[in-house]
Amino acid sequence: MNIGQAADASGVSAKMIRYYEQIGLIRPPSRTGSNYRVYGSDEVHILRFIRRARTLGFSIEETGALLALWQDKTRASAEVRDIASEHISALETKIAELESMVGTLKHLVHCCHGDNRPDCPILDDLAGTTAKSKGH
Amino acid sequence: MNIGQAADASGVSAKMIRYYEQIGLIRPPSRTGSNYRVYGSDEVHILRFIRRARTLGFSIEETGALLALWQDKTRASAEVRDIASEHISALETKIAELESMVGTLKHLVHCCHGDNRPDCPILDDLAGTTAKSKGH
DNA sequence: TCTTGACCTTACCATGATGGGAAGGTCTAT
DNA sequence: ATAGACCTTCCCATCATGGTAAGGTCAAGA
Repeated sequence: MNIGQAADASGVSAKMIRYYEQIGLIRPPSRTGSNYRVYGSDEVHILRFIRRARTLGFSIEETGALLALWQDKTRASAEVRDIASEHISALETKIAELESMVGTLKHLVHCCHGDNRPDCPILDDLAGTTAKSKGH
Repeated sequence: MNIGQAADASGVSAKMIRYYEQIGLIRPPSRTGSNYRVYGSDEVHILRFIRRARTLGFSIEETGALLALWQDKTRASAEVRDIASEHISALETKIAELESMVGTLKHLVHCCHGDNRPDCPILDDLAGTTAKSKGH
């Protein structure tokens, strides 16, 4: 299987497959006489694993750790759960930050009359000319 | 005022002030005879505006647009509200994505016994060996 | 006055994950 | 034999920020 076919089969772009190889996330595959990379179903399986982990928001580093655990027959599932739990916490922190931004912005938009008057509470807030626009 | 003092006064690092100047977000300030950048309260005010917009998750490009509107005395507040509203939508989309990830991960962690057994539903899901782990 | 340390300048490199493109080699079907 | 679809490596760009190095400047104290 060539890299393009492996890309189609795994959902990981050829570009990224080469990149994952370059950074050591996956092992260099064997090559044909004309230097083409050759992949088998094992490699495709690994690439699918990586894609799924990335889709769930794991960083490449975390993905590498999960991959190592996946391939380690003696691993304890507790390790995996720890990685996942920490990742959940990080995601929830990020969500809370975004929700805080949205809350502030919604408040500002709500206060904005949105017509042709040049007066604008949103800009006033950004400029810091209003006294505590939150908590009115 | 030197760049370090402007940084302290605005909360924007000296590094970023130079960067904002370089990309044209802010105007090059005047210089002393020894080529030091000189800032006044107007510039600090602008930098604070930028910092606040960045804190609210506006990209530098959006921040530039808001800045232009802020400095345009004839602007309509509706334009500002449109930028903010679009930004809220983008943030909410991002939040939904993250929440979806968290939901899946929580389910997986919940299914994981987390002991020393090598069997692990989280890895099984990543590997795609389980039939639809979601919606059990 | 000289020195020291804290500041300033520019220029380059790095991040993380991905895409784009160029220049050149290879394979397959016509 | 040739066209076109693939492959190879190498370099560049993103976005916002931090770091570092080499060199110039300024203020305060000995």
